[in-house]
Amino acid sequence: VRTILHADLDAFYASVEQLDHPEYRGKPVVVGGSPEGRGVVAAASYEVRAFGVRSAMPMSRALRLCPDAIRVSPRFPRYTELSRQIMAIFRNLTPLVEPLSLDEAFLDISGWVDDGADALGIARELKREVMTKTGLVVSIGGGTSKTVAKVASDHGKPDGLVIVPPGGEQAFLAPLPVGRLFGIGPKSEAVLQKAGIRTVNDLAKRSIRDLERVLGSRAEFVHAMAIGKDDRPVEPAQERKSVGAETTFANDLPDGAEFRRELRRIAEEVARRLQHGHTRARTVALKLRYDNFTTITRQTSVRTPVDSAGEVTALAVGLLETIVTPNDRFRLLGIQCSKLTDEPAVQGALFDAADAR
DNA sequence: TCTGGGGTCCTAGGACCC
DNA sequence: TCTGGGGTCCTAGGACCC
Repeated sequence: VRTILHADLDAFYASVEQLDHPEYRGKPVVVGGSPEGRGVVAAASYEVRAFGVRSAMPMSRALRLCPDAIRVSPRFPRYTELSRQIMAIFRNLTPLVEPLSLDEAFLDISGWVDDGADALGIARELKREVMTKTGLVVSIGGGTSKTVAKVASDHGKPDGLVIVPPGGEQAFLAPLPVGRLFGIGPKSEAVLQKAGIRTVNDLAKRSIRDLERVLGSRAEFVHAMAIGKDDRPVEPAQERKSVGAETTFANDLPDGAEFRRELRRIAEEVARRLQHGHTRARTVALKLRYDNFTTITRQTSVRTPVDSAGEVTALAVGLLETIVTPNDRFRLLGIQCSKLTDEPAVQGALFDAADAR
């Protein structure tokens, strides 16, 4: 039987701001873009959550709920730096660390537990070390699978520490609403509700055949999760499959000089990151969101992978010109590169690059 | 109330090949 | 004149996660 921990920093970006700015401590802090720039909340301190402010909420609404909130623009380089420190603490315990984002990771500590260590003691020590070395609070959940560990860390927040003993999985999960399971979002929750399924226990009681009508091919996996079965391994090395950048404009923009400058800027950003990762892309996608919020993507693939701003811009402009009409106004513009490869560009590159221009 | 930005994975339809 | 089936690749859209 495995022992997996899920570690999750509490209100990460907001906590970092309170750490670096002592005057923000104990105060309502929201991290995110400005309301004028149509920003949303990326992180909310516990003080501001008391006002009903939540992640992903429009900043304009957050500031209406809590007019005294301190709004801070995100500082991703700083969050990345602290994330590296925290992941290093985890890796010092075991190489089996799978980061899910800057502030979250799974750790497989089965080896330590087999040798007689107890999960609770290890988790306490990790929490203490993260606090001592970074000043940040991490919540930890533990159990025999990723599902149980993740739900457990969420369960104890803030400053949580919940270890579910082997055999206790189903009892722990049963009373929870289905939306707490990984992969069950608002849409799935709504269709499950319609089928009379509200809790994880309701899920566990249904047959897979039954669930297939509602969840399609995901039924088997979701049912297994609900009864505490989940043998997905902790996988330390995850390779990136796409690189993209996008911008929402403060004001809707028609295609024109300013729009093309933004397109070039986004292409430069994507190209910079491709080059930094020593990778090239065979597919380039253009993403557009109209003023009415409908979103479309158009993609194209080339034989010879690209990694320069010029090539990416040319491909994106080619896509843009097949769809844009003079009356269109856009709120968002983005570029995604996929089909990544580390093949160097050779020979035929000359053709594709010439075609693109 | 007016909706970010970084990603992953899945599905469905069509082109194309044998 | 009408027309199979399997496989692969590509594109577009959407659900979901933090």
